[in-house]
Amino acid sequence: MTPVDELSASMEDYLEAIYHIVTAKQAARAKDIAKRLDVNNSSVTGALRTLSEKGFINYAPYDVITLTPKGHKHAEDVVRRHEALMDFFTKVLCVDRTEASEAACKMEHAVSRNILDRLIRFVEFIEICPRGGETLIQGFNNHCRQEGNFITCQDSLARCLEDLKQRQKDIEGDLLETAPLNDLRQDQRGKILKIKGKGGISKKLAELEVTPGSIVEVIQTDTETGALDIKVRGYRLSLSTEEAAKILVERSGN
Amino acid sequence: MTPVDELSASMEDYLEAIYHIVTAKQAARAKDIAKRLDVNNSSVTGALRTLSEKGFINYAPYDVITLTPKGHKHAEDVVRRHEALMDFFTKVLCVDRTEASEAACKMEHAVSRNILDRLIRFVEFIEICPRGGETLIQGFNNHCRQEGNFITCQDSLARCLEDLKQRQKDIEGDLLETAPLNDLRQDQRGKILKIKGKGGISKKLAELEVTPGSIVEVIQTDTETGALDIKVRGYRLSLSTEEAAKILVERSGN
DNA sequence: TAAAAAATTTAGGCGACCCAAAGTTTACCG
DNA sequence: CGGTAAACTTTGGGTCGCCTAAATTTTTTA
Repeated sequence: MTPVDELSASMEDYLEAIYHIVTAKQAARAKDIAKRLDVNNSSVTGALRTLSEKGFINYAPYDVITLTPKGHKHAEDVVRRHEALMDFFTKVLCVDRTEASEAACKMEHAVSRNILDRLIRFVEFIEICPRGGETLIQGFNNHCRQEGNFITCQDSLARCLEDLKQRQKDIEGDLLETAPLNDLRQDQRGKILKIKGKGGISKKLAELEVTPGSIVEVIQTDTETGALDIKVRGYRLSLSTEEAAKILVERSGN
Repeated sequence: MTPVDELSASMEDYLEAIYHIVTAKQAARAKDIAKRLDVNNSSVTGALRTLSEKGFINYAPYDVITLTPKGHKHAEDVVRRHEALMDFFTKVLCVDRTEASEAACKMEHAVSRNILDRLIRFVEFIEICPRGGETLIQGFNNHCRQEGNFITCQDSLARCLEDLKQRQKDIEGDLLETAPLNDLRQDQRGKILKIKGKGGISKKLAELEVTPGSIVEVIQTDTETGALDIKVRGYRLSLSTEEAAKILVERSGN
């Protein structure tokens, strides 16, 4: 038997599925899990027993299933690994979502803490770095497609220079000012400069190792309440306007 | 039972081990495989039987083990996946070799053809692209380390511009000329412009989907015979001077 | 060349998965 | 309140990958 706080790849899959179902609805039922993972109901029962024995879920026969705090934390971790791979595959390698998701599912169990962190930061970096961004990815795609009529290094360098100069022009003056996070619109990104206050959101972010320098992306904004869904260091978080106002960012030129 | 020409993750591990042992010595013995994979000798026998039944290895009890053509091809594929991940982790993410190797071992079985291809090309691209290369990786490392005293996007952009201008100066004139592959020294890289001839090496490279535009890296040169070990599209190949002379490349500014 | 040593295979077992089929429990409706 | 459909669990059986211990074959060496 594997140790109490470790999970096999397949148990992590179950936990992940439960996490998603619990997030969408209130509690999970065995049938949902079976359908999601495309396994037999009876396999689910066995998995639930194991997860329950190890303290990841609250489970009693015929009862609904919820995550324990420990289970929730672990599930978040798995999801984070999945999303990090997914982001890398789709945003950097430009692989289509279906294929990316499939590969991410199989690979997510093997990513170490350190590699996960580097990967998340790499995607961040490519998206935010002035020489990265869309044009870098375009260059990459061009590199992939080239069959004979490719461009030489020299030409490529010249193009890059043009691109960067253009960008410098765009930025000069106004685009890259300092702003509170709640000023950012959907899909905009920024680099955290400062997090005001001590408790509340500041503490929460510190726990997730979100510090000045981290890149934040706004996933969604609620036009009524002003609440924000953001993505930072691979985590998805929801912030109120007040919380977001405490986070000072440098807008990314995007 | 899995289909005849598919292998489970663990069988791929065995095949990979056999490939490495056969490459190093002439033929493999069960004991070498057991030691390499840190499994019991008897587990090896079972695996050998399976691999033999599926036609990946030549095997008879008490006899030495060699790869069939099919096995050789599949093994090369696994190794290529492993190396591609390894390269990405070490060269791009700057993860240390031990950790990278461990993760690559676990992930290599889940990489699809397409993602593998994109990944190999991405590492190539990052290394060869004028805005990529060492300074991009440096920038990434800087981004990872930043704890408070990070640089702003504006400064970062300015730095990149400086860097690219400097590079353009370096290149102007002589560094980036056209040369036959055998002119490249160890660790140099180049972009294939043309492959002369029809049969022999030209055909071999075409089979591996190595075309003009592909990036070649010289791994080792034999000073006596002039033979080259190269890496291209994730494959490691050995070429004679004559073969290498048929491949025209544009030197990379490295 | 015969025994000792080493390498290899066989036999049997275990744990982690999975499924199909059969048996329980729950929820809902007339 | 019973009946039934849906949801859930249990049972029994199979695969895969690994292990140990014992038997067998090959190699070494004296």
